[in-house]
Amino acid sequence: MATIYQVSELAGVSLATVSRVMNNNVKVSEATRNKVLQAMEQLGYRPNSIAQSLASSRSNSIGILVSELHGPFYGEMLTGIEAEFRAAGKHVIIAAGHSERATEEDGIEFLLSRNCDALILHVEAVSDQYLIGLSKKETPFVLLNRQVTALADRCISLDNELGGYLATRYLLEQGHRHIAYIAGPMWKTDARDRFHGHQRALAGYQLTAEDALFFEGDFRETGGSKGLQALLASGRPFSAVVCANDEMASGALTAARELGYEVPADFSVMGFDNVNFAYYTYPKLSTIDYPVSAMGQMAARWVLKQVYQQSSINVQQVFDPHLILRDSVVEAAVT
Amino acid sequence: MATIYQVSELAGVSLATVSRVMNNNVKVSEATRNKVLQAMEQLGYRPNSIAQSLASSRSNSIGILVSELHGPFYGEMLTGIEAEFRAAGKHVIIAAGHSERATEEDGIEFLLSRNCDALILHVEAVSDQYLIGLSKKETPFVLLNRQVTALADRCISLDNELGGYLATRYLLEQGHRHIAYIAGPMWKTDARDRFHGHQRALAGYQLTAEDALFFEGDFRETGGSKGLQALLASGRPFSAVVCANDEMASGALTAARELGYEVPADFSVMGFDNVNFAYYTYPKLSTIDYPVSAMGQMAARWVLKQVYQQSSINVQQVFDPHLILRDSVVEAAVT
DNA sequence: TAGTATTATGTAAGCGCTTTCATTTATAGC
DNA sequence: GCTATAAATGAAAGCGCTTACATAATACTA
Repeated sequence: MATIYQVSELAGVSLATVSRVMNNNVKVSEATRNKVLQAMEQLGYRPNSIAQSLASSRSNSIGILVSELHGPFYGEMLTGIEAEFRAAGKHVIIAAGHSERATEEDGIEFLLSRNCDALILHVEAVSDQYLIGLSKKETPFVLLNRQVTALADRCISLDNELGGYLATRYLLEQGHRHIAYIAGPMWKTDARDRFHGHQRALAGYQLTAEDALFFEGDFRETGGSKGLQALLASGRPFSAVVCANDEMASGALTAARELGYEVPADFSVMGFDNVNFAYYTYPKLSTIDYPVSAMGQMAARWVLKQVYQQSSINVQQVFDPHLILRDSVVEAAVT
Repeated sequence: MATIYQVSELAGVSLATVSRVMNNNVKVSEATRNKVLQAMEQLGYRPNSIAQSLASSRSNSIGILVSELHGPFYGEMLTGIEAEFRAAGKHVIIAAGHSERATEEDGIEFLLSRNCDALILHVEAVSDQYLIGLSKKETPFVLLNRQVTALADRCISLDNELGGYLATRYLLEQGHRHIAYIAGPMWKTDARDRFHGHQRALAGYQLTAEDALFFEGDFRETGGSKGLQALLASGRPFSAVVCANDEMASGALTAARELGYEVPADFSVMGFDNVNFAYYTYPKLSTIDYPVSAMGQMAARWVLKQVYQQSSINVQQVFDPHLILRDSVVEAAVT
């Protein structure tokens, strides 16, 4: 591989000049610039990004930590992030945290040791305290899908409360009055927020959530099926069930069918997230759209703006969810 | 951030010694090693991987090019790859090729310019010729899900023909004799191979594929629904349809329902890939498992073995698909 | 046209490591 | 105790760039 030195020799200029035409930040006369460009061309020169990084102490790489690399959710997120950075000539280094504290911290260490210019973190298990500590160090980071008050300016998140509200309000508008709820693990902020939205919507109709119609699931399919069984077993009638995510909604759908119920004839089911397979379920899931790809993109922009000084970029930090109407929710039967 | 120099000072040894204890490749006496370790600890020293790379001309990073970052397929693949490399202290740089020639070549250029030690490529649009040319350059690469005869030792792939065979043979064993086929784009090798397997299975029963029962789809959901409509419109009776991937199978399922048919009562549907959502369709899709995560892992191992000299590692280059039986296929009704 | 302000280019010192080669220190043999 | 050999450590030259600073070339002013 040709080095900058050989280019400079062939072009008959100094190293520094070659560097300057590459980086395009200092004026170089047209004539020399052309000589250099031609020499580069001729040698098939490609700058060594490692050397560039070392000399400039900027690695042009951004570390991404997500819980998983598979699954419908993170893929979308990564897509948004990669596209944005690729266009900017930055590259992403990816690690998975598996929602476990130790693995997440490890992953962050790993990325840090890779000299990332910035980090985009989708972490669930790590404590707020840890993140605040991390914010004292020199590597900037932005948090996706997490709200830490002390770090508000680095958070990009969805208004989960609003999502929960929208889901339930729609059900109420459709005439449902007995609405069951299958929640996510309540230690997770998003699970709690979604449920709070649900409560607020109910309150708007002078209703309150009933204990018998509440089930705390695990955000996974089995949580949804178990939840539905429990709800049914409670004996409390309901005409709709809102699930705190699509996985659980899908589980509920399957369980319903297996127990001889028909959705939406016997009761409606509402999901949350609008993951790719929500479209493939039967009936197709009505749900709340989580603009995860756009949010990933925005996280990337945050980095471009804050770390790479692209000041013209606008960053939106809070995103609004919205309703996706498909087939799993219908009007309540008149009583 | 502390540098190796400060560590050496604090420990009262030379740079070289510190480097040696870090890399653990040259003998250092217990006593000095401990002094160094302690100094590192005390300074919170973390080696600068960029500097290491520059000095050793190994970046410890592997470039991954996949078609998409989202979607059920690539996520699994990346999971397998990342896990393996992370454990080995290597990191992955990811780019998306979007199944377009220019973007794929671009992505490869991009990764190359990032000084990757090796590349793992899942490319579809780039020509064999291009890849052969690439193999002449110094950066080694391995191909996932693609067979190039001249590059056989760098290919990790699924026996698609066998998968196609297994799918149809099972249907035949279940008594089906009129089997429709919705193929992928026939310019793609995997689509062709799967179809050839289908033909071989038929041949085993003295049957041949009928033109009227063949439809060339696009590997996407709509291809499946269009395909099913076309098949139905042909008037040729069939009791089963095999789809060259799960997306199309899902489209077929939806179309069937919308046209008033019931799967599997009216006809069986077989998918291919066993993507995550195959489990969420209704009825749950019988399909052919594509061990994509394992194959990703194996690609990573190939790199570890060939590039990082971990000679004890075993690499499997061809993977076998196998049947996943769920609800969308049943025995043929007796005639 | 000399003198000064600009602009273009060159020089060289790092960036934080690895690694070769030279040197010092320990170990063994007699 | 002295030399021969092996083991541990140090000195220093890069790796391929960027960038502050110095210098040379050019443009502008009066």
